Amino acid sequence: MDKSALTDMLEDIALLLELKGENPFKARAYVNAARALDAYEGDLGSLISEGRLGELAGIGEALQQKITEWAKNGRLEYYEALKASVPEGLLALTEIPALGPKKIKALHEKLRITNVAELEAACQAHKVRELEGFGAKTEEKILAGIAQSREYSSLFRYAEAWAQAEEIREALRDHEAVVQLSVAGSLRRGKEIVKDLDFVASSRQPQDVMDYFVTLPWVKQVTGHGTTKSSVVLTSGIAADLRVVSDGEYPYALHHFTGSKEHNVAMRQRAIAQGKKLSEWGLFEIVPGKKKKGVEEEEGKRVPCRTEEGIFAALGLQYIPPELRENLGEIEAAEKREIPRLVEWTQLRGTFHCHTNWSDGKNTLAEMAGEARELGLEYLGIADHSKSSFQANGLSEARLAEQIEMIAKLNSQVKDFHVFAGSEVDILKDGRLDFPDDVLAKLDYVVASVHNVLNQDEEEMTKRVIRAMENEHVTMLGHATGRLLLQREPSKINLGKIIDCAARTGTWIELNCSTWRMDMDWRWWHRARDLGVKCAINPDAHRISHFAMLRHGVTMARKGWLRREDVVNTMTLADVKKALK
DNA sequence: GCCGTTTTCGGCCCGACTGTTTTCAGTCG
Repeated sequence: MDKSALTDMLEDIALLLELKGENPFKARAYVNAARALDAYEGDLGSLISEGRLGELAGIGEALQQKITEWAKNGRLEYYEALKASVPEGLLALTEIPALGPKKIKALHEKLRITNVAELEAACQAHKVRELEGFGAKTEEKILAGIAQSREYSSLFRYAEAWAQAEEIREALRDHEAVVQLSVAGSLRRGKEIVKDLDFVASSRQPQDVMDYFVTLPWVKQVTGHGTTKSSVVLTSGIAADLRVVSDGEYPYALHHFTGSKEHNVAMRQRAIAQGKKLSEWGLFEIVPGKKKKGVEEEEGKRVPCRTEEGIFAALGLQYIPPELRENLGEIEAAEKREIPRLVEWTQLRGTFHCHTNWSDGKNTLAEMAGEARELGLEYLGIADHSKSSFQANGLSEARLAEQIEMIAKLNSQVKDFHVFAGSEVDILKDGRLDFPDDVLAKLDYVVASVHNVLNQDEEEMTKRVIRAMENEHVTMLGHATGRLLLQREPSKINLGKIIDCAARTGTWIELNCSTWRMDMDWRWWHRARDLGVKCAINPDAHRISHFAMLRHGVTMARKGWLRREDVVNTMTLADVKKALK
């Protein structure tokens, strides 16, 4: 039973109905059903076969019948007919900002537009601005949206790339001819966005490994298939490269293909300055007398390094973790032996900023706490939305009070785990908070976040957030820029000033490690750290599976040069209690 | 299409913003 295939289909149906101009509430019913199925954690297969689907709120007779048909036949006639009645390319238009079902319908009916290419041409010919309800601005916005989605289409968010890389890595590891193996490239460096997956392996039978790689079940297309390098495109659309080298060459190849390019250039310059030459094939002593013209014959004996550590050591450097290899000061620091001991994900003892079904989360308070405890955490902060976040079912003062009470009750029942009662309070347009101070005072902690009016100018937004951070009840700032990776650009905000404010007021800054956010960006953390600003790694979990993101959050924190002592989640329960007093 | 009911019909989350209009529809979160 592929639940996500089912919910995807239901969501598609909703979109198609909207595009056809059907009753929007009918469309919403399909979305609601998809949500209900998504949230259901039991065995869906038996629920369907036993005819008990209707027990789920949001699924009535008609949907029960349709889902049952889909489960039985692997397809739904209603869906197929609906799809056939709408041009195939039309659905993709919903991805473009400023275009909703109504506008798409108009474009289709008035200009006979059926896909992105036709829409782009119509905008360029200024035909769109002439339609009623459209104008020059809309036309420009559509063109910009098309350009952006084109740019984004070959990029992937870290967590998604990581999950796929793990599958491939495990499959490759199982091959008997593979000796050493690692993910390399920007994924290994922990970049929040990656373009492709790189693997480096060592083997005595490279061809066998190559042949195996190009026939893995996730491979959609083979774009290169040689003895030492093969390239494929996976079914998800992401490209993957595998390099196979000898065991002796492995550390050099791993270092080279991990990059970054800038880091490698700096490393090679350093090698040259020391009379050596570094490449993907090895680190070599340059033998001056042996030079022949025109050909690279100056290299002499390879400096034997069994690991990456060995390569750094041979160049007089401390080991540089992959996350830091961006040529942003890591080589200088390694020379002075000042590479910090970076935080590790096993050092996390708890987290803050998680949601429950009291607002827009999928799991109950008890389920969230149970899962966190199961994962070995000692404490969990609950921070559901505040009342202004209508769309997220934000809590009123009264419901918040009720939740605080419920958390206290839960804590009284459990000994070796603690739940902190918090709130993700909206920062209103002018920087005021969504709850008055006396309400905030009753909470263990407060995450203050911007959720609406994201498009203020930099000065206004910066002032707004600083005003919120200056409130003594605000413990930390949530997702500082509001960016959604590959979907929404960050708000204009002066992070330098925000960091200064955090240092001044003792406000923590969140590293929101939701797949989509990774916000505040790793590029700012080194500076924040040096000013003594503390980091809270928060999954912004809306369901129990989201706790898995904590690990990736730590990768981003490492990329921001953060140590254990910079990350508040590494504190013991007792210390957190003290810090939140 | 679902749900609840003053039970077979009427409401379904709601407010802000944008770009279009000149009072509001569509989009978004």
